[in-house]
Amino acid sequence: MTAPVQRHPLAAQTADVLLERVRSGEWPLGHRLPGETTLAALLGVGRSTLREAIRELAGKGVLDSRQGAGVFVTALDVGEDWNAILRRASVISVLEARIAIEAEAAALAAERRTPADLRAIRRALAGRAETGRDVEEHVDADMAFHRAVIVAAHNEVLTEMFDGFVPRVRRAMIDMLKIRPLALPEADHSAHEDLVTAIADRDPRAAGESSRSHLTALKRAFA
Amino acid sequence: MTAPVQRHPLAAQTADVLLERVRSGEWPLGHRLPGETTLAALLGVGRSTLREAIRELAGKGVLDSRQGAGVFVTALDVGEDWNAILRRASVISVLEARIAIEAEAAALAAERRTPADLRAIRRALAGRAETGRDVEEHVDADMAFHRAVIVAAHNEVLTEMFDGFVPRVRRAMIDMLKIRPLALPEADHSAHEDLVTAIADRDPRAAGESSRSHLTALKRAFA
DNA sequence: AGTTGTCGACTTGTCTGAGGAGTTTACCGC
DNA sequence: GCGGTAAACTCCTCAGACAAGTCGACAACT
Repeated sequence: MTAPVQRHPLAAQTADVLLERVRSGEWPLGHRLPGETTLAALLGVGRSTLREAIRELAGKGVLDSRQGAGVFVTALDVGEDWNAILRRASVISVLEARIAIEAEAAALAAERRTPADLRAIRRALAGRAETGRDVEEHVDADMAFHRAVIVAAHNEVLTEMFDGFVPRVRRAMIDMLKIRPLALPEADHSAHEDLVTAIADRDPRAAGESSRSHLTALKRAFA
Repeated sequence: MTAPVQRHPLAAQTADVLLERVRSGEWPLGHRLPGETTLAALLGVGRSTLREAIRELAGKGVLDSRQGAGVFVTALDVGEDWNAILRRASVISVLEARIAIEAEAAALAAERRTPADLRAIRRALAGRAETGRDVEEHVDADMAFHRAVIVAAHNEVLTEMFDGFVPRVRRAMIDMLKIRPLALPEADHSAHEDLVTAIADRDPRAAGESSRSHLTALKRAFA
């Protein structure tokens, strides 16, 4: 399975080879790679091609080239490309991850919410209710509401994760709603109100369950 | 301010300009950029320089070039450094996020586990029980067990998230256990056995609760 | 001896020009 | 209108040349 077809351009293949060698420890962290002309001849590619491969890895933070000095290893592995993972993952997978963090965040929000958090959540809920038939506008307002809940959990990691999901989920929800609009907008709205009530009442269990059941219903719409 | 002591090479400057334009919405998500020759002339740089800039952004996941078709925008912003976020986040925050995804994953694993998954989980549990007094060894075996559970959920996003947590949590757990060893190793082990039993019985609720209560106890040890 | 200045070898940076390979589009015959 | 072909367009790769920067060796000076 090492040869998924030579669909990859030569420069990309070269970048893969280079990354593999870096990862294998052939050139230790901070060490200098052979010169471009040498390395190009060694790999059997042109210098421009090799340079593009180096650039690609430089963009990923693995290599760093300094004019006159050489190319140096700055990391032994590529920092995972979060966007790429989400892009190729199924919507269902992303939604499941969203359920996980959002249910937990809702419970934490019920414990930690400040009066200011609560005001922000209620404002977002009102904004959600005001949206009209425009699908994009509605989805954006919905996302803003859910984000307000997560912010109230006062956990930076959960917030960052949610922000990472937004672009992917937003696109999918817009496409889905354009094809199949909500059957019961009122029920959808009251589910959100229940969540706000649980958070206002400082009831972590109810908040978590409310969030979970709501999102699970959403997940079913995609299945 | 950020007046870089080191002058950026032209290709890096070009990459910055391109990223700025993408961010400003000049070329929307999924849209095609002007051709290389056009764009190079427009920016006042040579083609190879522009190509290296494109490669750099391609490495960051912002652009994607397809031979014969053109260069396309695949993300409006560069994926934030996940590791950096985790590094500055508190251990408690990371643990809460871990609880979120792991409880969800445990429930999903109870539904989706294959016989092979179950065998792998049991093998990891046995390996966990065999470890001796060496703290690092024990933590690594523990992580391997928890990862086996998450893999059984068959959700790539959840797995990747857990892998992102591992370095941070591993370090913290090792430091903690060296200062304050587990009071009741037997209770800890039986909690893990309960989780395996729930997954084997295909009981999502029990699996989720077992995972949650176990990790919540761990979280309290850090508070 | 220690310091400084200069030179030269080597490195990456940039540009140009030429084809090759793949994709898209427009045109033509039907 | 429809299908197939060809042209135009795109990125891909290579080769060569020169500029610009870095570093070490070595001579000159203090």
